[in-house]
Amino acid sequence: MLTGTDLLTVGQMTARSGFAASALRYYEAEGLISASRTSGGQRRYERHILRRLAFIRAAQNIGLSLEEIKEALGKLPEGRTPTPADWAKISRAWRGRLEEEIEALVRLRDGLEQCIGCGCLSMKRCRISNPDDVAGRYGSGAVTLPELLREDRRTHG
Amino acid sequence: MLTGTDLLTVGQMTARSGFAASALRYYEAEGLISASRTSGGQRRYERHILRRLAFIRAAQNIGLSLEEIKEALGKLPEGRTPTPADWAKISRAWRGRLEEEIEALVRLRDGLEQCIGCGCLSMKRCRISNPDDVAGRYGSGAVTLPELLREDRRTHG
DNA sequence: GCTTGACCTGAAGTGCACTTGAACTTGCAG
DNA sequence: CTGCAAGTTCAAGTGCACTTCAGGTCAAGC
Repeated sequence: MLTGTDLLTVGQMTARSGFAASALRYYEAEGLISASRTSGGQRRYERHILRRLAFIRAAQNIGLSLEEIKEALGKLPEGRTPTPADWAKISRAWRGRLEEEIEALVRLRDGLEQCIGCGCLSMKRCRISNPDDVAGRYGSGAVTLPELLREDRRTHG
Repeated sequence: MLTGTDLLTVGQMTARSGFAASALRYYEAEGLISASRTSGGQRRYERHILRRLAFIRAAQNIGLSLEEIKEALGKLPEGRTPTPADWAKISRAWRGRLEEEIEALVRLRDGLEQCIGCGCLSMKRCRISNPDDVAGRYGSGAVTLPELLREDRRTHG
């Protein structure tokens, strides 16, 4: 199946990474991954690209945008194949991000407890949905509790 | 409540709800809220629409789509102004959803701990990014750990 | 050499949740 | 009655992360 070199075809990459071929092309166009070409113009991927894709998928799961992921990937060493330590280094920042997301959700859940307890869902008092007391301070569109969360969940205001 | 003058203008609604006027129009077009009109065709909102908007914002923070929110709102009683109990009832389902989201994030965080510990980020072994052992079972595009999470965070696969 | 499936490109389409723009009308203060 | 901020409609645009399509090319097994 595999000839002299250990370069991988698009088909092999889709099978091994779970990403669609169109996604791989997209990532290449966006500068997140790279590929060499055969004389006929077909893509051939080095094996370590799989690790890059693993990183991309993991980062997506944490909620990073492709732009952020690209930036993170840019911090990898240029000349050599990244070591496990390199990957660990750039992943370390994720922990804080995840912690924040978890905390925001927990606050939301606890606020919800209160709201369900009192049935208050209101612009004036509700802890999980109260833009009113923020509107004056930040202008319209601001949200009380889960600002962090909203940034993660919605594309733009 | 019988006075005709406590209807709110668009401007008052944007100020009190934090939603942009365009968003209010959009929600009306989508059937999430309603408004009466002046003889000249301008919108006038009843006060209880603010509560509906509070619900919408809260639900968005929990991660529901407008479609889901619309469905939830549809469960409110038709004839009368919803009571706190009505709101509490339809909010109750959120708790489970939030719990699931939190758990998914916690699993992700704990997986990340392991990955950082061993620096393994790999298609083959990494707990937070391993489509490989799923690919055969579900086909391409499937993701090991945070399926629930991915559904929440990405529009479609 | 032929066939066939894998692969190529560039442009356009998708889905959500809105926003923006253009061109026009209403409503209220002075 | 006038001026003008605030409101109206409909169409089109935005941003992300892709997917789909049309129309062609490549690589490998027979």
